[in-house]
Amino acid sequence: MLLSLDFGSDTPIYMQIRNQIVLGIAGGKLLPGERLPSIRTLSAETGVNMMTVNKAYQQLKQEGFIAIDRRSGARVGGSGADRKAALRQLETDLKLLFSQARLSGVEKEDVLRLCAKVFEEMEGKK
Amino acid sequence: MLLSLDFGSDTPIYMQIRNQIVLGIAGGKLLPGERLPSIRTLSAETGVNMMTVNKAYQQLKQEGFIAIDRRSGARVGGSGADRKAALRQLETDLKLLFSQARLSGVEKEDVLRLCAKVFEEMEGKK
Amino acid sequence: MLLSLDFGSDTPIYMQIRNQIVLGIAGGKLLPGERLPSIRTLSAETGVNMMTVNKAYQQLKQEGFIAIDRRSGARVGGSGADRKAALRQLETDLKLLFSQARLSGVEKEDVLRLCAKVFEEMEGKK
Amino acid sequence: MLLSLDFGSDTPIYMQIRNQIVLGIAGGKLLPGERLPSIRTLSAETGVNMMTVNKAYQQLKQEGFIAIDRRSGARVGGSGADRKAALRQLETDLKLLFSQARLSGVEKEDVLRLCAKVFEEMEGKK
DNA sequence: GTGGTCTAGACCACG
DNA sequence: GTGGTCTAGACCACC
Repeated sequence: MLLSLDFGSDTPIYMQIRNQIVLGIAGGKLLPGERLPSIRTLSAETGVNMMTVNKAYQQLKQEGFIAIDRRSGARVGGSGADRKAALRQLETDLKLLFSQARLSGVEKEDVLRLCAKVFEEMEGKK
Repeated sequence: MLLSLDFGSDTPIYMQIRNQIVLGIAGGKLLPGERLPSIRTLSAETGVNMMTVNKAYQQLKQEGFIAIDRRSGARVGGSGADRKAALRQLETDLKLLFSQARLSGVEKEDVLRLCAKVFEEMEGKK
Repeated sequence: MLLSLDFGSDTPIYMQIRNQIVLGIAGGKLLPGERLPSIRTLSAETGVNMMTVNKAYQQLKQEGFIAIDRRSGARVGGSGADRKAALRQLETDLKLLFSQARLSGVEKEDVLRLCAKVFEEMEGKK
Repeated sequence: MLLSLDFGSDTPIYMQIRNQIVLGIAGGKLLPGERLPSIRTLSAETGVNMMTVNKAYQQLKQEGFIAIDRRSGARVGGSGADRKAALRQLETDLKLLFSQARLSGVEKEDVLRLCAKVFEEMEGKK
C-alpha cells in the first residue's frame, strides 16, 4: 500500500490519505480485517506530520470504514456506514459531476462508458 | 433561478454558488446566452458579500462556463471548457465516489440505476 | 478599415479601438492625412456607444497620433509623439514581455524570429 | 527581493506585484524552488492589503509560474505554462508595441537594438 | 506558522 | 447601470 501525495493540491493532505485508503479498500488492495500501518509508521514513510495522519484515520473511523483499537491499531472494516445517507450523498455528487461534464462537452455515452470502466477496474483488482 | 445556500456547510459559499449555477445550466434552467443576475443583485438577494459572488463568477468564467461582458454583465456560455481535462477529472472523481459507495454497502446495481436516474432528470428538464 | 471588437475581452472597448487604429496606421492601411470615420459613423458601424468611440479618438489625439479638427473631423498624423518617452516605455514593456515568454518556455531565438516576422509584416503591408 | 509599487499607476497593484515577480524570476533574482515571502510578510512589507497580495499570487499560480504549497507557502516554479499560448500572446503584443513605437518616430534599428539589450540584461543577471 | 474564506464598506473605470 | 480593485479587519482549516 503506497500513498502518493500531492502537496501542491487543493485537497488537504489528510483528505488525500483518507481518499487513497478508501480506494485501496474498495479496490481490494486492503482486505477486511487487515491492519493499516500505524500512524507513526505512515507519518515516517510519507514525511507527513503525525497529527495529519491521525486526522485521516479519525475521519475514516468516523465514517465507519476502519476500526481503531488502542492495542492492535487500525484495521479495515468498522462499524459499517450509513447506506441510505451514502446513497443520498452519491446522488448529489453525481448530479454535480455529470453537470460539469456535460458543460465541458462530454456526452452521455462517454460518461456511462466511463462508469462501467471504473467499476470494471474496481472488480478486477478485487 | 433561486439559490439555496448553507452557510454552515464545509463547502465555501462561493463554491456553492458556482455549483448551483452549473446545475442550473446543465439542467436547462439557465439557457445559453441568458443573462445571469448581476453581482450586486445576487449579492443583495442572497445576503452574501459582493466579493464572494464575484469569486463564484470568476471561477465560472475561468472554467469557460460563462462569459463576463463589460457591457451587459455575465451570460451563460463561454469560451468552452476543456473536454479532455473534464474526462480525466470525471474518472478520478467517479473512482472515489464509487469506492465510497461500495464501502457504505451500496451495490453496483444501485449505483448504475442512480446514474441513469440522474441523467434522466437532467434530460427531462432540458 | 474594419474593426473587430471583442466585447468579452479584458481590454476596454475604447482601448481596442485605439489599438486597431494604431495597428492600421503603422501597417499602412491608414495613410498620413487620411480621414478617419466620424465618431457617429464608427459608432453606428460597430454598435459601440459614441462616448466610447470619442474616448478612443481623444486618446489617440493626446498621444499625438491623430489630429482632430472640428470641421474636417479626425485625420491620421498629429502633433508628433514623444520619441524618448516612447523608447523608455518600449523598454519597460519589452522586459516584461520577454520575461513572461521565457517563463513560458519560449526560447530567445523564437522571440527574435518573431520580432523579425512582425516587422516584416508591418513593412510588407505598407 | 524588493518591490517598488506605484499606487497612483493605472496598473492595478496586484498586477504590479505579479509583474515584478515575473521580472524577478526571469532575471534570476528569484531562483526555481526558492520560497517567495508569505502573503502576510509581503503585505506588511509593502503596506498592501493581504487580499491584494493574495490576488497577485493566485494569478501567478494560475499562470503556472509559482506553486502554492499548503505547508511551506509559495515557491518559484509551477506546473509550467502554456508555451504555444505564450507565443501567440507575444506576437499580438509585439505587433502593437512596435506599431506604437514606429508612430512615435522610433526606427526599426532602435527597436532591434533595444530587444537585444533587454535580452542581454536578462541573461547577464541570470 | 501558512493560506483560504468572508464581511462591509469604498472608489474607480467602463459603457 | 456594470464589473474591477482595494482596504482593514476577521475567523477558520491545515500543518
